[in-house]
Amino acid sequence: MVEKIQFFPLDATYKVQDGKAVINLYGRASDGRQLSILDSKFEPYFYVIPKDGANISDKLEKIRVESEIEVSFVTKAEIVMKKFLGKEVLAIKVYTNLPSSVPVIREAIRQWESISSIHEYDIPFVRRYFIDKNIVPLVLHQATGEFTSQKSRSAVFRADSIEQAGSDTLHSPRILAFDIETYSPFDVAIDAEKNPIIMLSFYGENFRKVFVWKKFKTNIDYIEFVSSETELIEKFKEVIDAYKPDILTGYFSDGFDLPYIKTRADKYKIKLDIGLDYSELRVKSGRETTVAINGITHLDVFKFIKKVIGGTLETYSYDLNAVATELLGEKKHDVSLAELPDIWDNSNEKLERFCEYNLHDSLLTYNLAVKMLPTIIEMVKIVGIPIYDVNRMGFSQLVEWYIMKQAPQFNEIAPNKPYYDEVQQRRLNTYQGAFVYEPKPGLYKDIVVFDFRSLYPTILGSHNIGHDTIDCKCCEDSAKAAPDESDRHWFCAKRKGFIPILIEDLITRRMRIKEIIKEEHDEKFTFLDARQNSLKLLANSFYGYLGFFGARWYSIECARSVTAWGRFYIRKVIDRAQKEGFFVLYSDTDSVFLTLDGKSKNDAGSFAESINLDLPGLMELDYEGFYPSGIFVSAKLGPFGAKKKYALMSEQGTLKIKGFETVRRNWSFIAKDVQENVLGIILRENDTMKALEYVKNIVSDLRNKKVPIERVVIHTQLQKDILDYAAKGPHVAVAQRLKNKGRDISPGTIIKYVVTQGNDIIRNRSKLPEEVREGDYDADYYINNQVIPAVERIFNVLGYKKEDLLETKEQTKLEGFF
DNA sequence: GGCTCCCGGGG
DNA sequence: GTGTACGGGAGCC
Repeated sequence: MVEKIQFFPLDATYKVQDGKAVINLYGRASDGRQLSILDSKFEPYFYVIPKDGANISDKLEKIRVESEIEVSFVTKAEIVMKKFLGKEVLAIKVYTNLPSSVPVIREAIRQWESISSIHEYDIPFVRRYFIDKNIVPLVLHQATGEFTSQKSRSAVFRADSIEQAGSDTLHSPRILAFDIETYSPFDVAIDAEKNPIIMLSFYGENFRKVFVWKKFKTNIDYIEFVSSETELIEKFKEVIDAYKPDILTGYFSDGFDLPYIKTRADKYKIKLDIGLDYSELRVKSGRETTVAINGITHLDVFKFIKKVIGGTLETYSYDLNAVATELLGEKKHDVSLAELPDIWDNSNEKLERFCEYNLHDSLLTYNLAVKMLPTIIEMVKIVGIPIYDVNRMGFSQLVEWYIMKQAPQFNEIAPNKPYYDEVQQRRLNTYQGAFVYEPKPGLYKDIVVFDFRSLYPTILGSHNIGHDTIDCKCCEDSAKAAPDESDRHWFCAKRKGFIPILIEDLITRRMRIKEIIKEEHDEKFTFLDARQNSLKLLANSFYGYLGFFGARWYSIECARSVTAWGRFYIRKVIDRAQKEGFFVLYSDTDSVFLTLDGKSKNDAGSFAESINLDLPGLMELDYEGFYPSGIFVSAKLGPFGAKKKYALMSEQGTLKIKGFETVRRNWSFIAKDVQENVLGIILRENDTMKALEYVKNIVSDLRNKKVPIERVVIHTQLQKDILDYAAKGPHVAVAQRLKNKGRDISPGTIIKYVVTQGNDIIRNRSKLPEEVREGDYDADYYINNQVIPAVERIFNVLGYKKEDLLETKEQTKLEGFF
């Protein structure tokens, strides 16, 4: 019976049936069921551009390659008019019997004299399907066809046609988060072959569970005892089968949890056939391991956060604790995992806390997935490929697939990926980057900051920079307009290029959304905000993509022109500001820091307005903010200011700190604290003497041993095996002693140490915090190597030297300072 | 100062 | 799966 069903596609696979590829689209039906939709009406193909329009279709149609496993042949060769980098070309669209035939046929015809080039032979079949059929994952679609019986965990529907059905989006997919704990001694590398999984937790909507295979007394209802590790793995399968998630999520589950589970399952010969089609979970190891399940989207939140939003986070580390703290305001439970193996062996009664810890990690992962979802969904909708892929792509890939998705609508054939030699060649191409106006170190008042809104994207659009517009015959006259004398290129003034159209579309879509957000601040805000942010992230990545050696649409000339125009505009702003009597303090790439120098904030406003009158297209100089005070610090001890080392205070009194190494873990707490407090006193209270006194007090506290040991602990990670260190720093020496005591120390271990008093060299005086009694730290070391370096440059700017910081109230001359 | 190596995350 | 990886800091000469 032919019927229509509506569903939200999540992902797809294909399989070969009766010598033909059948797409299996997985999705959630609008009535809530999980669905598999079969579509056998899509054929694999690629493009050939013949030399001088030679008609080789007949010859192509005869190609047939036989191997032991399968036969590859061309089913059809159509002549089509396409464009390649803007130029009209005659091309042949070559259809093959199977997706896997494409590379085979391509190889067979590669050397043909009559062929100029071959294209789009390396597009994964499923992705080709999403692009060509214009299916946007997560958006409501309608399929016409009929249900069929087939072995599957979901209903199966054979479709004759599929089309989009409005703009409804699957905003609340069913998410299931999970996490495992393993028996892993902390001082050796994690070994899945050797050590079992001992706990497994799940967290979902109205669902929480921890499985553990040792018993103990507990009142916690979500803990369930199982008899063995094999039963625990069976539970893993059962829970997923029963919960029916759209998304299974973990934290670093691509690299850890799922491969680990797979290794253990293999050991016991348990089939992890959790795919909706009963296929097994697929672990693909390579440079980066990935794990996929047919019909269930595996989301590794860690990977998404690191690749896509990491740049916007404060945190330096992407471990679950740091990320959850920043994004959710919640930490991991504080248990000592290093003790778990011993507790597992000897003290069952202490396992309850670890089960709670295990569940909490799943909870954090779940909440992170929910928090990331709007951004992920919008990225998926913009780029047009499934969550699974978006999750694993970096920016250049996202840009590339966005262009790939748009290309057919412009009738463009995609350029090929560069071969090894070409990549090597491209890597050598460097070019001049942004303009930086170095600040003179100092304390400044009344700072106004302007920046160009999306500088590089707007330059790309406004100057029509692209492969199909560069050095066009029709606009040779405008060559003199190029801002860079050494590298003069011009761009067509008559017709808009492919890349500029795409980028202006992204920019204007974003502007429209921002307008809507301004007007109606409703429940849609989260999604609209995520969408404008995704559009921004994507637009900002185009310039980098053009200069990226692996790009299909690579153009070093275009990338160079973008930075050249960038330098041109920022210099123009600087010149005009100086002419109008502002003091230019600092400028980098797209921003300018001025001081009012007697002028008013209004003057600054009208300055920006006048600049904007002269800017082309979508370019715009924005007022970023006003800061009553700010300090610019020298990065090196010399006459030059640091590029990006400054702190600003807003009118509300909050500090904006850039470039100070406050967050590095190899600084002690005391040093980090002192730095922050000094900046605060100077900028908020404008009281240098108070800051000076504050530092002197800390110095004297250190001398008088009033500082608790925990505040002088230094953390350093061991990067390699102890024996491999040529230069034995303090952390290496401490690690060596730990090893001598019988602890197996391996690379990656974080060594905590305190430098204690004595006359020996530093590494011999570095001890574990627990070995050090209160007051036994080396005050001079912490004063001279931690606290003073953290604030020295700040005080240099204010005209004080190191010596001034060290003078205490009691003593004006210092003994033993060298 | 450049070039190479290795790590990240997870337990 | 019609594929393939990155970027930054530390260490080394």
